[in-house]
Amino acid sequence: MNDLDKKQDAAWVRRLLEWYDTNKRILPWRSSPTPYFVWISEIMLQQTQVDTVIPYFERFVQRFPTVSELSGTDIEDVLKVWQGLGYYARARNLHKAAGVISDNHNGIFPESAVELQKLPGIGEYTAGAVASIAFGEAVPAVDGNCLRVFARFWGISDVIDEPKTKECIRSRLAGYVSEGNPSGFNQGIMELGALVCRPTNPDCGQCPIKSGCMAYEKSLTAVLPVRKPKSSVPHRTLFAAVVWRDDKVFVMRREYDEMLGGLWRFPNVTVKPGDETSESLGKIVEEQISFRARITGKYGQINHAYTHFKVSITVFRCEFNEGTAISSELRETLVNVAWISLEDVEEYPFDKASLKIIDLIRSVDFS
DNA sequence: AAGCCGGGGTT
DNA sequence: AACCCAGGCTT
Repeated sequence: MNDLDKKQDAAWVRRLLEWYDTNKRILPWRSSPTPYFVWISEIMLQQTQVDTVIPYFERFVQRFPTVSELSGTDIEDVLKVWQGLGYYARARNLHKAAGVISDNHNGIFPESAVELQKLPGIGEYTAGAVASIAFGEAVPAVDGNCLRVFARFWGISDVIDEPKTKECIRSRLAGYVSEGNPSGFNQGIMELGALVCRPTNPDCGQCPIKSGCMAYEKSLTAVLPVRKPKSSVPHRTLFAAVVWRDDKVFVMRREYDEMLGGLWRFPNVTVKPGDETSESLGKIVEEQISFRARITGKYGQINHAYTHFKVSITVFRCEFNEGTAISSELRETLVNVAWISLEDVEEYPFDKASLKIIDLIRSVDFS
């Protein structure tokens, strides 16, 4: 059976397309699926749920309506709009890719999945999504939803995280992508995964393709897909210093090649278990801020969970020692440090943990 | 192939 | 608290 016969035979594809046409949600990037809108939305939707993305998308395209306006913007302004959305490499790659499109493609989007995947931040999934939704190319777009839907539909019990399993599903799916409506095909699968074929408690009664679904027929929706067990996340203890000089606090910007690159933070130090004394805070003064300060109090503690570890941060109040010179090494990195008042916080992109510290400062100083 | 990268919603 | 999410990049 060749691909054409397969597509004609696949009644589930027709039912999926009909279901999507009737049940799709109204979303900001669907009203006008221009390459730029589709691209921005697909990057934001990586590992991030629709409801979280909507307000960020609205703000982003209002602030940066076109590729050229995005490429002509300072990365720090892009990060500021991205603040709180997470996975900040996405914002840095978005900005980088906008530069590539402006400089190497005359400002015109590459139109094929193969060309799109050459841009920074665009992998196999996103290339397929943009190519199919914005340009009508009949290629699959295999994301987490899609893997779950077809592990169930085809009764695949191989571990879903394995690249081999993903490639098996992707190539098999390539034989079914609707030539007439690849956009509806891919979005229909993802919408089905989000609304009906959910991770837990799938609503099989409403599923347009339950007929022919292996998991539904054999009552395996609770077992499929099979996932690789995840390793536990370690816990770290940190001390942070909020150093005041008159009515301003000292902050520093992370390098772009480190975690949370480009985002601002307070000086901090990792504390080894059993060494949780305020002496550790002295190391911050010596090694990071390169000027003298003295501890004048303790604000309290905040907790934060990252992807691969958790932190507890004890926050100390400090005061700049007047009369001590700012060292030469600090002066050299002056673009990466600043004294700011709490009112100016809005102008700097901070990570979530730092924002929690700022909330803590405000609540303590207020009382 | 495995590890790294945020944050929020759901159960 | 564990699991999941419209993944991609680095090693």
